[in-house]
Amino acid sequence: MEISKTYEAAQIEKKWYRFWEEKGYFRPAENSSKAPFTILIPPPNVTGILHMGHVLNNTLQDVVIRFHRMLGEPTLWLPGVDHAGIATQNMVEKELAREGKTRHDVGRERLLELIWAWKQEKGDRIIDQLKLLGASCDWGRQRFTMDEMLSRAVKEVFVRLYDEGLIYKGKYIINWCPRCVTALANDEVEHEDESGSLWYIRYPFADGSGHLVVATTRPETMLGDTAVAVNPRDERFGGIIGKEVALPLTRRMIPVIADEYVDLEFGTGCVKVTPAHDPNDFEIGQRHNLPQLLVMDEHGIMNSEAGAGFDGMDRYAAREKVVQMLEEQGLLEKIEKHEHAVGHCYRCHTSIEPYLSDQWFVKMKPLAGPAIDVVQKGEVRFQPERWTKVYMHWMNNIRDWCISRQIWWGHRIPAYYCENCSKMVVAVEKPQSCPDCGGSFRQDEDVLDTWFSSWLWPFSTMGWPDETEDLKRFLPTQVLITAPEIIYLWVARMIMSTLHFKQKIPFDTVLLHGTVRDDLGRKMSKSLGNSPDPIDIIEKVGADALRFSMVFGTPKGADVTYSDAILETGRNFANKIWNAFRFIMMNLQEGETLPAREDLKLELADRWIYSRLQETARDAADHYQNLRLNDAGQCVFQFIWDEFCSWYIELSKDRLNSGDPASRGTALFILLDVMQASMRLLHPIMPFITEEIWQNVDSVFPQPEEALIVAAFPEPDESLIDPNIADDMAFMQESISAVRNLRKQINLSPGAGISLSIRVAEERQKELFARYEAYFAKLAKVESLEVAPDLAKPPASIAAVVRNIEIFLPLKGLIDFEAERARLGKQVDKLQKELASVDAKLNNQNFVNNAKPEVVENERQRFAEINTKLSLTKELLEDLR
RNA sequence: GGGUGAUUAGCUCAGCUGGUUAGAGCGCUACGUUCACAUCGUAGAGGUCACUGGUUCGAAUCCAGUAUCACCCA
Repeated sequence: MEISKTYEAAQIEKKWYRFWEEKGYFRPAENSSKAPFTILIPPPNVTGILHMGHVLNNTLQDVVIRFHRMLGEPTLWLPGVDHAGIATQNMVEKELAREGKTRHDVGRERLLELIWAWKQEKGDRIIDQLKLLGASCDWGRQRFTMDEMLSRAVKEVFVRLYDEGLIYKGKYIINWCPRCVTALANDEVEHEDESGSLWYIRYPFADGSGHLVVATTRPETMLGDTAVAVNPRDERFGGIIGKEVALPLTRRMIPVIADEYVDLEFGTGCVKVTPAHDPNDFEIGQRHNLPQLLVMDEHGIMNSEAGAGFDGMDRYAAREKVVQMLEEQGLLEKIEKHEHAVGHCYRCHTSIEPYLSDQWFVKMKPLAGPAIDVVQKGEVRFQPERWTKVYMHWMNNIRDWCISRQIWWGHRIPAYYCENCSKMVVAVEKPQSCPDCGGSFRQDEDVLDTWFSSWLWPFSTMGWPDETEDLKRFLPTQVLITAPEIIYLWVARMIMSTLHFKQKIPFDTVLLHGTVRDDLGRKMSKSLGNSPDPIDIIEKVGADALRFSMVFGTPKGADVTYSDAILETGRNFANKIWNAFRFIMMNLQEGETLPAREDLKLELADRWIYSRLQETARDAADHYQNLRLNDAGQCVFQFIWDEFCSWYIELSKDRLNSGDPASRGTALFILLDVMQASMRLLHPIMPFITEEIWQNVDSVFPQPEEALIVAAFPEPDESLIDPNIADDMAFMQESISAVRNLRKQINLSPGAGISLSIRVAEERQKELFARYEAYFAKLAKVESLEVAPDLAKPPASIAAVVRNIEIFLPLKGLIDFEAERARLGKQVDKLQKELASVDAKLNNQNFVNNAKPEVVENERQRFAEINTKLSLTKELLEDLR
């Protein structure tokens, strides 16, 4: 059998993905007695292309889903994409802009046609990329938020909430992006600290009795001021409340009012109030019944209310002009540098404008209550647990959700207005005619926030409002795996909607993972250009290597620092596994029959590797189950590399070449068996290479299943876990390492054979060494081994102490006494320190009385062991003096 | 301003309910192309667990404070 010397991922990965998909393994198994296991994908944007964040997120999901599939549970990983309202519309508008057109030139109908065409042609690219990563989603159930099925759910939900009084329309100050010309939800605004200025402006009193000074970061909004506020507790300003000031640059008189909101410490203690352009001022305005004066339009351009001199001017130009005019009129007292947070549109990064407009809202308080309960009761759990606090904090301070967006791509709000009498009707279908006047209806122009469709994901994807089989079978789902940034945007809202409409939790566990950062610790972003293309990586090293590297370096809930260097871990591991496999297959003869399991002649190494395999299977299952995927990866990695490859395979070599067919057969059987079992353990993380190897092993060492992806995850057989075997083997390993160390002391060439004398302390040890002399021959090039309890130290030799035995390496030439003394001296120092610390504990009555008995017993044993080792080492050192 | 978290080897990070000889990967040093693998092997160096107090027989681990950094929210 020809097997290439290095692992080539590309072809192998394509082959197996196609195989899995064609065989339908991604679909949940139908005839299982076990409860289903379901994961909802956090739907990526239809415009999205795979980035490292997706790689992390989807790798984790795939690992979990594959593990559960191997447990024999019917697994469903439900995939889909969302329509990403603003982002998608922007893509197409950009294309239009290249032809010098705007969406208004082509009209609503045509724009939607263009977007659908774009979606058919270029959308969903990320789905193909997820397949390259190995994602085992049930693609037959792939959903899109704008699909008929999901759109129906959106409309239904809107109408129901409206009927329940939980959706309302109102004037409100909202975050507005003047470039996208739409409202943004609070969480679509990104706050960034900017260094700006604080302008101190004089507002003269109307009665000519001087002026007061207000401080503002946005002087242009003064044109919309309708009051000045001070804190009623502020003794400085007691006399001026109720007076009027003449608003500069305008002819308006505005009152000085008292409001608790005003911060005594900040600025001058006097605040200009602009209810139509600042959220806090909006609230002050409500309390004091102030007029709301809009001085800007939806593009951030000043309007006629701002005054003739400003009409038609951009907000920033207006700011300069306001400042300049104030200065000319001597009304500008001073300018200070000021650091403050400025909101930006999360799509286009334009500074957002607080803006007063008609919007639709969801009343959140009534929905939040039950969603708080289920988390408090532990029905829904966040992992890591600390995110529970974050969730609770938000839920307890929840605000109404602005769900209307002034764009065209999305679910159009199912509210209809009579053209004749303006009557409004909210309904799933457009009413034929107005029940009041018989007039015809036109639909609300706005569409819904994309999250208004995503928050229904747990049931809209399963066919709600119909009572479908899928809903009965898969809701509630089990684990949701996502990033903490969208706890509010998405996770919390899904909990609320699912409880409200299905009276069920959407999932019981939420695993929040970290962010992928570059090696300088920066978030990966397009603008920094520090985000590699995962597809390039997959082409270079394979999806398995990428997946393993990500999982290996990512503890539960932590950020991942990615650099190309981490890929080597996965790539090298894949290569290591590949070569272990290659070694086994090369040693297998054409048509060779293997012994039956019950005829195996097991020796120490065999029992040991089986014992370790059971422990590894147990630990790995535990880690996968607890979503500690890095630990799962770590423990399988360690087993395969450090135990199976470094020890078991090495020790098998002589047996494979020996004339003893029983020994050879046993070794071969176990090599194949451990190999196939290891592939099962690793499959969730590295699905491709493991399937390839497992299938190959299967052809000579038949397995009950037809494919690894649906093969059983190994059940640990506790009867094979034997601490005595482990201890004997560890003893051999320690001894072999000690010999290797001795060899290194005198720079023996690796090929040179040696003879060795070992002074043992127990008869049992003598047997052990005699029986497994071959291990020393193979792994330490020991050509002759003399073992006895009362063995005399060979005259010219260097020595090592392992546990309670002494190992002597006789030298042909002269010993470097100096070096040997230094080495042993260092040993003695180290042992003495250790012994002293244990001794101190044992002499401490408090310790002996208070510590758990097994801890004390353990210390006693350690004392004995260290003491023995120390005195033996001391003797050796004495000998050299 | 409010909240949450981080600080352990040169680098990136583990260390879950307090008792370990404090670990891993990469990097580093020495030697090595022995017939699975140099994407490798063997041996090794490297840490006052940010700082200061406290609780405890015992603290990297629990508590408080300080410093630095990060993220989220206003």
